[in-house]
Amino acid sequence: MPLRIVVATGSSVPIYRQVVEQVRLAAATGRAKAGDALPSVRTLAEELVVNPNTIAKAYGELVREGIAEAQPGRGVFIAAKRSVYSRAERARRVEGALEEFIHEAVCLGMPEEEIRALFEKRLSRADFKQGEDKP
Amino acid sequence: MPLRIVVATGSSVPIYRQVVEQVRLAAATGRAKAGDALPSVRTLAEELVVNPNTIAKAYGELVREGIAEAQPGRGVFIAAKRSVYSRAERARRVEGALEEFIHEAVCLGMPEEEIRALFEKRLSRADFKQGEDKP
DNA sequence: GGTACTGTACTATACGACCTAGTACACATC
DNA sequence: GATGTGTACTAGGTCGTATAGTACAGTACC
Repeated sequence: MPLRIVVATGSSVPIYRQVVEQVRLAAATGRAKAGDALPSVRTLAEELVVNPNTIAKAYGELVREGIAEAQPGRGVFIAAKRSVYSRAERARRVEGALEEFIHEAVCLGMPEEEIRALFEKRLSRADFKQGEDKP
Repeated sequence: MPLRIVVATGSSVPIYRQVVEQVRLAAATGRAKAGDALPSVRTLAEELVVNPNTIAKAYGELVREGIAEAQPGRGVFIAAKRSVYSRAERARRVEGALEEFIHEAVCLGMPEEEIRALFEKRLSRADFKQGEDKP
């Protein structure tokens, strides 16, 4: 099974972005291992009832980010050396989302302890290692 | 001084959204108190060198969210009874941003302890009560 | 070589969100 | 009445997203 990808066409987030995020998550959690092949541009496009260009755009972004590697004529594969961001680089990329979260919570008048509780609750549900198909 | 609002025209986030966020934050931190008048649509538009419709859209959203109240012919004012969301309602609105943050962190392979450290560090910098003009 | 697949590049078109421009109306204040 | 207020409407521009179609180079297999 070459990695199941699904998208919500009605969502406000672009289709190509959804594809990028899913592959990124699969690669990060280990559900997709280095060397695994992604569905071909045309195959996935047909499966999702979406234009091949949209998938090509998503794959292009994955290659640009270092998550995947394209081998022209063969296909696109999960990159070998898992984009090793430094601690600082990783923190920099995550900080935007963190800022957004804290800002939203503070704006709504959520007390500090409640923010912490919500955070801890969600963190305990996160899977950091191997991903399973049926959570 | 009727609440200073600034926007970055070059930003990717829409102008009207920036206005909404700034008023929302000012109201939440107490920098703008209940009954305080917002700049008039035309005044703020001229000040920011922006179309009045853009400001009207932002104010409309603030009224819809309950942060402000419009008095036709008089102006727009910070709402009296600070949109008192229930705990559940508040949590529901914040969860999206939290989800995004955790997802981003996990995707980049950030270990649990580092996520927690980053979160605690940022939380300690958040001001939950009175806001000052020069932080 | 021939066929079938792969990724990639390009143009053209359509749609929606955002923003601008201009006008108009109802209301409040003086 | 004059002025300032919020609101509503139409029209147009820009930009990102997605579609449609075509074309080309590389790889794999018979």
